Amino acid sequence: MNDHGAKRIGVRDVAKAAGVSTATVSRALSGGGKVSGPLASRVAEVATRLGYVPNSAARSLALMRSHRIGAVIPTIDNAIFARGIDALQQRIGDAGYSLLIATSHYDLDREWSQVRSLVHAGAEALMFMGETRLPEVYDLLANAGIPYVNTGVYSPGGPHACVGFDNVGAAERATRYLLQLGHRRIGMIAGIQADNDRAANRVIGVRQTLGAAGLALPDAYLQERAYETGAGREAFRTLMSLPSPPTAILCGNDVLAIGAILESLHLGIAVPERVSIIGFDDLDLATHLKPSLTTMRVPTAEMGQRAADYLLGRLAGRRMPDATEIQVSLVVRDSTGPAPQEG
Amino acid sequence: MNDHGAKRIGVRDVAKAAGVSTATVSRALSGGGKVSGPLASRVAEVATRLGYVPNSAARSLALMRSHRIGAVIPTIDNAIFARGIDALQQRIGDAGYSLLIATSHYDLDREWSQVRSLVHAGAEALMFMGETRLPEVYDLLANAGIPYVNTGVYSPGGPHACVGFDNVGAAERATRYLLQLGHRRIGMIAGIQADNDRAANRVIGVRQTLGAAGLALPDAYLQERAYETGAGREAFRTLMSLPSPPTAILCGNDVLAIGAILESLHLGIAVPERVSIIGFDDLDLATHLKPSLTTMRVPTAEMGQRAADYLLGRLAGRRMPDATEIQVSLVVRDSTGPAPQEG
DNA sequence: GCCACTATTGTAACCGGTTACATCATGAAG
DNA sequence: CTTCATGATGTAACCGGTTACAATAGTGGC
Repeated sequence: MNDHGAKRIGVRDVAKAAGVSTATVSRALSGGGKVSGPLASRVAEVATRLGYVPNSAARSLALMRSHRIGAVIPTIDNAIFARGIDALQQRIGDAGYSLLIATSHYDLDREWSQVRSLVHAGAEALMFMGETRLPEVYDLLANAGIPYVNTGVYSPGGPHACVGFDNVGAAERATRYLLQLGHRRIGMIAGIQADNDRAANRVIGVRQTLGAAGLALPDAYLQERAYETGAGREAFRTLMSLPSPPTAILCGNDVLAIGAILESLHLGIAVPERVSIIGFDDLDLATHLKPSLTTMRVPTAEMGQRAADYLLGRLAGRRMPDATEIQVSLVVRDSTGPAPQEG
Repeated sequence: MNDHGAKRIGVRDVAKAAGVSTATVSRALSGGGKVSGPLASRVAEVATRLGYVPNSAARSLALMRSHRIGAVIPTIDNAIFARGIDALQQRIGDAGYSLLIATSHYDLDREWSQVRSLVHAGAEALMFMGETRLPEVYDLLANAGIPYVNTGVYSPGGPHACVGFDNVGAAERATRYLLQLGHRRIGMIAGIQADNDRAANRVIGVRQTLGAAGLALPDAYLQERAYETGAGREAFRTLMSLPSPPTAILCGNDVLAIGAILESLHLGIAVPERVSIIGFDDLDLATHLKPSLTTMRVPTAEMGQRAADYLLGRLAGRRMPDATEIQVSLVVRDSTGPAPQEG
């Protein structure tokens, strides 16, 4: 049955059928306890009998609340984003909000247009990944008074609310670990840095740490690749076929690291005996690989929850801390080991 | 700036500032060409200068259209669902619809409550995964006249619209392939069948094919596990430690198959020499594993697009085919081979 | 010059819940 | 018995775009 056929029934219909006023119907169904018990249940009964579904647009208009929160992520088709969104969705869902999703596919212009769509669609608050975006986006949100939070980054004192961690510092920690293991020729397979602050900051972290140790990250040692297992494989092959290949490779994310590990199997290169591999994110798969993957664990689900809490708090009119730090930790598994002796 | 401070500006404000009526503003901005060129652009200019963002609730109420489509999936945190949603989102986004997402976590009651939420939130159409759900769900949608489509299943002539493929038939094909390779002891690592028609139908397909070949699927050969790589590993270990282990294992999905392959590496069991493994879905990772995974390819992105097309068509008032079949194909890679000779 | 017709813009009703305010009933206190 | 407080319910204005209908101006034909 289409809308064309049956006329949708509204409060007025329910009111008439129950012999009460629209105000009573509204009050009875919103359950504020302003209606006497028996009447309230009679109204509720009539409403369900008629199959009454309140019109959300009218409700939103009258309340001046849409109860919708938007999320803009590069792509849903990626474990690490998906897990955070999943957590966010559950949290806001429990609070009576629904989730609007949009994807930018790592394109700032597309992101800008998606943000406009979400705002036009009535999103009351927004969640983002990272913090690099067109100034128009931030301007619009500021003008419209829409709370938002950047996740996966931690910039206390910055102009934007954030829930995440210091990507530079985390990459530094991972690099230091490799240095401690005695590695001196350290390569990196990074995500695409353009328009991606997280990928770029991880490169900076590696570079800084190597620099402080008197080492460098030569151009050939830095392979920048798209977020795909196949790209990780290809980058690993490239690095290992250099005249003087690295003895350790730090990957900007686990998808690339998984690609590197799998390619090591295909090439028959022993990990970690000949080369150590370290990832970033700690995807589920990291534990299960052989060798299992040493990686920087990012508690994505917690990040999604905290982001949700921040936005819900702001929407409830509460003052919220503008920067929330999420603890990342290095999970040492089997893909890293001491640097091989020069032979 | 919060809503509390600044009063949001509306058509009336823009109208006043531009010295025209609200009707003209509305017409100028919706671009129906009903307003003279110069006036239209002046209004548009004033609107942007004031930072006017139309109130979506008022718009929806007046138009009686929310331009929102909902999707209910088991979990976002899963490559195979995510890819379909990604495609759906893009398609409906291009058509001016936004996407509301809800997750059921494989719980029918939770699904039912999520559906109610989506309908209350104004979803004009819904996309589902599979077709097993509480009758209340279908009743509500029928009463409310909300179009919906089940994906991942193909039931022509059934009561529900669907975009997908025949899971029984696909599992049969995969099983026949193993039989052709000479396997007679064939085990299965299935997804949880309860409330999951796809998982259950794949088991049926395997069982039927084995039955037709005069073989059986003993209880011990059927391992039912949650959708997790670790569960796949554990199931593989269980199967291979049977007194008479299978020479081929068909997995209900690639996540389980990947677990099986990885566990074979850990146990040092040669694949496919000692045991063949076959998956279902063709995740990105399937190509990259060593050995690469033979699997049934499901074009999830296409499924999402077709589902979007169906819903958009229905919303546009068009009559749409109630069942769309998506072609699945067996992709033979390195994880399957001839049955080992009995020794 | 006048009429018919079209193009453009304005006025105000409408979409459907919500809620401020008014009304009325009940009961307790004086 | 009156008065006031409390609680329950009804009336109708309101939220902010949209659009039917009205009004007005402009154009071409006779």
